[in-house]
Amino acid sequence: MFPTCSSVTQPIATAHEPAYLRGLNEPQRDAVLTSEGPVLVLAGAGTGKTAALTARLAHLIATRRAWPSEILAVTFTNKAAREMKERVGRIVGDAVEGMPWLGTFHSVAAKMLRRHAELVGLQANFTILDTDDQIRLLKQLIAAADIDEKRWPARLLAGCIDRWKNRGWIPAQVDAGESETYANGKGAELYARYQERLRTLNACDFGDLLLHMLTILKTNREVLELYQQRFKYIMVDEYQDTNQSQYLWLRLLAQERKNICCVGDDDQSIYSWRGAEIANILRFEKDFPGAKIIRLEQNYRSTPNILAAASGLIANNGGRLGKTLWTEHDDGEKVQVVGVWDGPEEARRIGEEIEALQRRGGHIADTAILVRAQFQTREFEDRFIAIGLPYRIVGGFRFYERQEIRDALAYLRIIAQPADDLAFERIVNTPKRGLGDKAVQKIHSVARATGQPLLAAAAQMLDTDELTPQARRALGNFVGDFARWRGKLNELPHGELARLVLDESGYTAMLQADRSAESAGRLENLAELTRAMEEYETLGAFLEHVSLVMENDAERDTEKVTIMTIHAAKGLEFGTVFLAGWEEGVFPSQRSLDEGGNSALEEERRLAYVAITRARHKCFIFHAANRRIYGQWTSSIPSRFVAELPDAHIEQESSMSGGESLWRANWSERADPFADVARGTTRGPGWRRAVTGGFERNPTRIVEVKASAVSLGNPGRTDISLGQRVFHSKFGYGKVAEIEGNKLEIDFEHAGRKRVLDSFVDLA
DNA sequence: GATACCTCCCTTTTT
DNA sequence: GGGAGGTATC
Repeated sequence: MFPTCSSVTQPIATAHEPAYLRGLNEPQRDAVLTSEGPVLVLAGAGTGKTAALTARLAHLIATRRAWPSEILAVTFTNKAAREMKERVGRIVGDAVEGMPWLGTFHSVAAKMLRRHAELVGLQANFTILDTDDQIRLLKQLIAAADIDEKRWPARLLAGCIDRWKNRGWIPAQVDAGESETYANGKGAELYARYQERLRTLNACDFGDLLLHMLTILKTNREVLELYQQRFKYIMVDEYQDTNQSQYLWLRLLAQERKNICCVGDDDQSIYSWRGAEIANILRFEKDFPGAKIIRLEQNYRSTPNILAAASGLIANNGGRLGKTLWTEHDDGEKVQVVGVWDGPEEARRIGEEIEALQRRGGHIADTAILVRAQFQTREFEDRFIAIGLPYRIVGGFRFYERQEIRDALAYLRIIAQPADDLAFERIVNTPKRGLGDKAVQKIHSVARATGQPLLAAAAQMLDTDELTPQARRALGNFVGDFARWRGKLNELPHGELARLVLDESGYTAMLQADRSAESAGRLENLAELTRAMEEYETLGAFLEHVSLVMENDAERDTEKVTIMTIHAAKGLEFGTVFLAGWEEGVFPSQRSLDEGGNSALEEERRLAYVAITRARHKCFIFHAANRRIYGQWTSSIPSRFVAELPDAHIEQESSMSGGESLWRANWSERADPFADVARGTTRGPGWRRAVTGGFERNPTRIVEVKASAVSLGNPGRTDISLGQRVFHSKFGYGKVAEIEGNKLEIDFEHAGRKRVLDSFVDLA
């Protein structure tokens, strides 16, 4: 009744065709029906990847190739996992509930690890630490090792450890060279101590979820075979984002049956900085001999102009697997490239475009402004508040990262797991109960001496006279509270219990007493937390949810413009997209380039590709000639990516008095317009308008300016001399006080002394 | 123990 | 420019 895998290349629609194949194109069907053996689905942006992936799952289940519980399906984000679950559920109904192994890498790994925790020295109820806990723990270890935390910040060490874990390295595998990256070679040793501490805390961090499982699979044959047998089929979403340890984990699991299907797009690999190895997808065929490669190239999202612009841009990257996106859509409008004077003007122009769109009846909820870095959002926020344009900024602080939520969770964690010392430290004196550093230190030393968790040591100290009477009394209440609360764990619904804990601990009272602006919001957040808890069976289940699913409750329904980073926009689409800040230094990010050279540049270019391909109908690209970065006005030149866009598919516009793209003129003057940029000089401020007025002299900076691409190869105008009266469209009339190549220092009659490019002034 | 100043540094971010 | 974190001071 169902097509078998031998019929895959002839996807002829028959009357018996299962519903899940309807509406799929040929390559998509191929991806669905090629169930056996390794398959790599190269899915370009907007090519119906999720549709194919979910149909494939449905196919495996509907044709009884596997029970839902025999399929491992991993994604990176909870959102992707949820979406897949929903869509599969729509096709196969309740069977999706039996898919315990559909989830994020981390949630699946955590689930496995809880079953085999003892093999790596943990108990099944281990705590999953967040970055905050991790940093606090590392700080302690750094101090204990007598390392100056100022010179060698805990964050740096956390970054190293994370990197090592991403690569699948246990402490013994960190070589001397890598170890050198922290505190002159102490890195590996601290990593080892950190792992020891985690074990005594019965805790692990995110990287450990995968690394521990990897260790278990490598060293324990029975466990490996158990999972190799169980998972008849493996599916991986966003394969280009996998790191080394995820890759090794997958390879071990797939070794036996080899039914692994990875979906991804090498052109959308934008997470190398958090360990993703684009090489994983590039060498798939080598890793899995006999792999079938299927390309999804028909794009259902964007207009040909948008696709052509994106394709032209990404063609500048080397070492791609290569795809040719095409679409049946009509041409649509060209990509509009707009040059503006400065950041505020960029925000103003985009605001106007959005208002115009609104007047034409467009939905602003279907509109997004995408930026390279979070700091760029501010300009838009300011502007949109001023004109009353509703917006939402995605990213920033997430619910579970807020201080009050973390505090509340710390209380709950101790109830669930009395050995959670990090949680203990966090709230032992929050709210203040007279247990300061001194007292905590004493508890620490007793705990260390007796090999107990802090809470147990504290309980023991109530009978000794090591603490001052008042500290002892406070600690007695504290310890007693927890004993009482834990006793109620099975009596009260845990949402109820949480409310009780917050009240009895004095936490609520502390916030109520706080007159600051945020305290009301914090109380609300706590109320929301206790409400959210009620949806979970047990306190443990809730805490697991919290540590793995740091969800961002975005209210997408309202009519608001979305402002977010390109990274955050991956996987989304909008009718109209504004890409802001396409300037050298900002995008591509100078910092990225400095650190990663050409491969970083290529990743930035992929990011640009992702950005453009978010748009369905209309895509604007903005670049400003001046931008304030870290409070300094900086002159900038358009991103090289602007020049890489194919002319036939873009339309240029400049609001600057220089008229026709002054920047492009600058490009053509030099064989390699980026030579200076590559040297990292774009950060040097071109000219500065001191906010409080007056131009500040700074010789070293002026030297930097000379090296910047704007001034080089541009001798300046010959019709301007010192003392000349000139007119500037923004600053009005003034007199030339100094000439430096093509830059002028002008005393403006109203605006004071400014530095401007000579091309922006007219003789008065 | 709380507040006030000072200094530093400034991507992207999921789990 | 500005947030965060640390130190100094009361």
